[in-house]
Amino acid sequence: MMQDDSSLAPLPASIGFALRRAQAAVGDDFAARFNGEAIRPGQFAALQLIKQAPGVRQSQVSAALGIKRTNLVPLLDELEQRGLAQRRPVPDDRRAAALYLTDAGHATLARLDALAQAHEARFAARLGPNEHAALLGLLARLADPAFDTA
Amino acid sequence: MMQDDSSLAPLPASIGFALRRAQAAVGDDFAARFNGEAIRPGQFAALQLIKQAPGVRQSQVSAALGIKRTNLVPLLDELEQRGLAQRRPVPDDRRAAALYLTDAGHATLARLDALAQAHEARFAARLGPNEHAALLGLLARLADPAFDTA
DNA sequence: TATTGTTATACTCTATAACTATA
DNA sequence: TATAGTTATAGAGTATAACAATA
Repeated sequence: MMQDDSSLAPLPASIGFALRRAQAAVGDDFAARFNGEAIRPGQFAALQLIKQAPGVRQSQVSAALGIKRTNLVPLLDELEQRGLAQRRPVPDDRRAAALYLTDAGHATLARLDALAQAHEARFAARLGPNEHAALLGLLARLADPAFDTA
Repeated sequence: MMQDDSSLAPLPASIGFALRRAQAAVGDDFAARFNGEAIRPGQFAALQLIKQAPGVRQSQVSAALGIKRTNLVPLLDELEQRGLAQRRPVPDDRRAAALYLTDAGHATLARLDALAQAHEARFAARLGPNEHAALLGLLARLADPAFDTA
């Protein structure tokens, strides 16, 4: 038997909790649309970044994505094993690896970009264009490193 | 030597990525303020919920927090072991467990609520009261289950 | 038959420390 | 000395399957 579920007033206005619930909804939609592609959000973002800046170094990608460079290693290993991206040596700095998409990577990313666009459009439509833009602006201000987190 | 870091234009406007970065910033501030309390966000939210609805069932709490009831079990085990919350039998339904705060739980939560208030105020101040409220409204609309995620 | 709480388990994401080879 | 990439490892958070007790 179904219990009355109206219960339980929401938690006191909390940015953290509101972000969590929103991200769950957005993440669920992402997963539903990318179902069958076997690409996770971090991998998709890495592919986008590499396409946009061919030859980018791993440390730049990890900084841009907000993940530790140590955790980027297996992510790239998988993209490389699947033939979507490549690591190439950098003549100027033999410690570094420069990242490039393969032809297959470009083709795959084109397909994924279409999925992502539909995903984004779903929520843009839900909010309307003005509020969609406003939301992105507000979220960027939350993440603005101009304020120290200490 | 520090590399020019201005590089790498941001990813194409993406709600998912913007949420991720915002949540990282907010989560970092939460962690900094709750440092030494050894309370994670989920535990804190559970304590708030139990205080607000004494006698609430585990399944209600897990639904309200958006976590599986299976994952609530160890979370509550820890709160109970630390003497902050209690599971009590429900006369009407001998399968269920009703949740209550202990006196220590109330005292601890009062202290934590003050920390959380300062945490929330930090970001409210960063946005201003109108935009803070607007953000909470927009995030709630993203999470609104009135739209199916399929 | 369905629900409540539980156990066991696995997968992903994240974090730290330590290593190598270069700079 | 510091940096780029790497390895190993540990900790959270989350997911599914299956079970006992009860409804």
